Amino acid sequence: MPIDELDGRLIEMFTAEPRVGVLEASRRLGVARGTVQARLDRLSRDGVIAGFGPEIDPAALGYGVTAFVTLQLRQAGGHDPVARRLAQVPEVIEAHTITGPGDMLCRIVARSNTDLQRVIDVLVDVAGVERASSVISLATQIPYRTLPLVREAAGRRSGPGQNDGPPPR
Amino acid sequence: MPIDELDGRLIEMFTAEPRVGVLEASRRLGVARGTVQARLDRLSRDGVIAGFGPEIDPAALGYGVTAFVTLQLRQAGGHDPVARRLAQVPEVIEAHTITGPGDMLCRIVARSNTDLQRVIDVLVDVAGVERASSVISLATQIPYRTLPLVREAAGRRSGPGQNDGPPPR
DNA sequence: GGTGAAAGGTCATTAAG
DNA sequence: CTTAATGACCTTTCACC
Repeated sequence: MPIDELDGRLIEMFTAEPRVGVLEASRRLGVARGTVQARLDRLSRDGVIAGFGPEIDPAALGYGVTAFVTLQLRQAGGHDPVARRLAQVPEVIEAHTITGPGDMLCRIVARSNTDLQRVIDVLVDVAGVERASSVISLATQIPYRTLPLVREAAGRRSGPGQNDGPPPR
Repeated sequence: MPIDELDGRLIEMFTAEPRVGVLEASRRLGVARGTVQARLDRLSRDGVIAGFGPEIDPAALGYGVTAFVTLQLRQAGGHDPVARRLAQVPEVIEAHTITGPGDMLCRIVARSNTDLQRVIDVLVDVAGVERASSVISLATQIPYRTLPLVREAAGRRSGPGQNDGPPPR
């Protein structure tokens, strides 16, 4: 149901070489151009492909320090007001409500360790935040990736016989 | 300052509407199209724009559960061998070496809470991993974003933010 | 600024579930 | 009968020189 093997190869190709156009992709995959377009449309419509925007590297912008901050919130007030305030801070790159002793997990970036202290202070000053404990990312062992997932998802076929022939070479 | 205000608006535009071409972008920004192309080339060369690949949503692929797992490793062996093994697991979306009591922080996804248990078991079974403690993401309050950072780096304000510190320039 | 080359749209046809 | 793939047409638009 989610995606089939052709979708997987399509995503793989566009991830590896975003510059290839629809026409070139159709040639390489051995399918019609309209097919590729239809697949891309469907993947976009279903939300599998969220977008084609440029991926920005915070480090290249000068924000070389990444940290993960776990916030404990005051019971009263809920998460949303805090999240709204966190959203005002550019250095907060991501925020999740989580299980466990912490209430929220934020990914933040900073220009330096000194700057990181400033950012953390900003978070602590946010109304509703009771405590913050942070860990610094020393190295990114595995950068954010989804390709293995795509291959996994494309490998499992929900129904029998979606494909009509041997894979083109 | 790695990027200027024009770069910022350029990135902003391509993030909002990746479909706009160089020509259309130059028209909207009121600059020559060669300028836009040169800027894009420079941003790509400098690594600010890492790529234009499609953004895949794991949830749309059926991996609706996200968790953050902190691993404690055995002192002997180091991080890299563990990272290499983690990289073999498709559900491991990201991995960082971190400071603090934990040694590595991984972002993982799973098809369900039951499936999550399976994935965690896989991680614990990785040679060199001593302990794993995980928190589940209940809600994504702030999805991964870089635009506010771009605006900040470009010297612009993103909104009614609490910005202290000396303004650049 | 001009030009070759795609993208994007529509359509009729064919095949398969 | 509904969905999908295909090849063909077309016009607009872009990227490169």
